[in-house]
Amino acid sequence: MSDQTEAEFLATYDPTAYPPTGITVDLVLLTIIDGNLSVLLVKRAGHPYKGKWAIPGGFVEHDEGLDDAALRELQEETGTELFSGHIEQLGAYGKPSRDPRFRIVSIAYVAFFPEPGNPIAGSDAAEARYWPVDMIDRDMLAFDHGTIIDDAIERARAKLEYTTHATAFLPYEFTIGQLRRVYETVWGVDIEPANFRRKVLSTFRLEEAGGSLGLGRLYALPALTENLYPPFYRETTQ
Amino acid sequence: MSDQTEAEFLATYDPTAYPPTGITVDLVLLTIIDGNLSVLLVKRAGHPYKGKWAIPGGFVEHDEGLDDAALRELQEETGTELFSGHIEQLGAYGKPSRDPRFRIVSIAYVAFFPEPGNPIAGSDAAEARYWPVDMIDRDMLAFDHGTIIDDAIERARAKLEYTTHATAFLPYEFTIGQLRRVYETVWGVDIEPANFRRKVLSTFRLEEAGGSLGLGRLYALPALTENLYPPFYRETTQ
DNA sequence: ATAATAGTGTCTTTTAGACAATATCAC
DNA sequence: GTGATATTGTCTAAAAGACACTATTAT
Repeated sequence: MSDQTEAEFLATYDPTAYPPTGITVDLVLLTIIDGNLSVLLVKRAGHPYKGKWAIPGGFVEHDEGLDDAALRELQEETGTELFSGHIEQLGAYGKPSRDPRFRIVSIAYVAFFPEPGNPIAGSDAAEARYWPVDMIDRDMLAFDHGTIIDDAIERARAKLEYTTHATAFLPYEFTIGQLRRVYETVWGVDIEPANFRRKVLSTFRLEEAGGSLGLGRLYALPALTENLYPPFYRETTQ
Repeated sequence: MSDQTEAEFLATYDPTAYPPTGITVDLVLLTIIDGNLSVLLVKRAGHPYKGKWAIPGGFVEHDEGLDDAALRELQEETGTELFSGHIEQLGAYGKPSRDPRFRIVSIAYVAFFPEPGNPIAGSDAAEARYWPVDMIDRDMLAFDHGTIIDDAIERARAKLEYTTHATAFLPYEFTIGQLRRVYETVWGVDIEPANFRRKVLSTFRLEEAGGSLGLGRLYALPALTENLYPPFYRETTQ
């Protein structure tokens, strides 16, 4: 049995003979609120981990793709019909003991998006709020969500280095100063404005949006306009 | 139902009421053979996709972590007790239609390791061989394995840029020239030997192993020796 | 000895970073 | 006007890249 191929295994596999396994998607929703990188957490109303905070998520429907489930959850949690941000798959978390009730494998996603107008995300009666990541203590979190959040933040920091996804934290039109503050917030560093400006203008291929906000001129990522409409922007595989 | 929280959902969720979902791990085993980046494929003996080639994989045992399942499969496929290479999680693939029989979510892993002595990996009766990635046609592959392989190669190319995992394609001791050829093979470019040497010596923190191979001196990654023993090297989460 | 690769030296180009100076806007 | 931020300019330091040259080894 241990050295048979997948083909042989599948041919003889009886799904109903195995204990059930659940598949969920969990979302690390990252945004910058008042200059703090923040993540949306939902307070658990029931056991297990009653009273602890969890990242939002839910089961994947039986005929639903993983990305589709993540986008559905995203819409439910942020209450936005049109999501103007970036979402990508973070990874699968499947330690057998991660849920005390039965085996659940979670596919985690991480999303970046602009500061939401309403402080509390849509959703329902359960308490939900954005937490600055610096204020989150591992003991307050349910399941392995501390690990998932840590991985998501690390992913975010890495992605800003070699993509233009920092713009996902901002509205479609933004100033170079706003973009610099995104980097400073996520990376926790100070960046020299003059050098940052030159670097961004030479690598991001921004187009001038015409107007200005405060002191700075407004720019936009050309590609972003194409991603305003469902099925949104995806770089992950289903 | 669509706006209840995960907590509420789980509390009322009856696992047996849903159609079964299978969890597999699939492995993209990458190595360099005769100067070609190659991937291990297994010819499928049964339906579906009978006669097509698939990456090796298998079901995750019910009490087994994802990484553990991947390492078990790795050992079965490569036949090595001690794996001297690098393995990391690639991502989850869960399009509902990806397996025609029933819903299977696959957690894909990608591994880099030195050219194996025996051309055909251990395993069993099924035909298995390493294919140069340039010779792989999408039509010869089963399931969505073409997509998974493409993603794995992209991951490999990206990882060489900002990690030392290129050394995973080589034995513990290697020359700078061998390491350069890894980069040239995976990236499909020519690299200037003099500049490459300086770059690697200034960033990899290699230690001289003492001997020489052919023309070049032998070097080794200091950290690698710690990773010779189970549970091997892991950077992925469970 | 010859050919091929390893390794060193040196120069040029590019990029990153520090910092002064000016411009513009909110108040 | 004052203070803060944006923007441009300029200089220095570091990194990347091109390429000549020497050293070593397999044949």
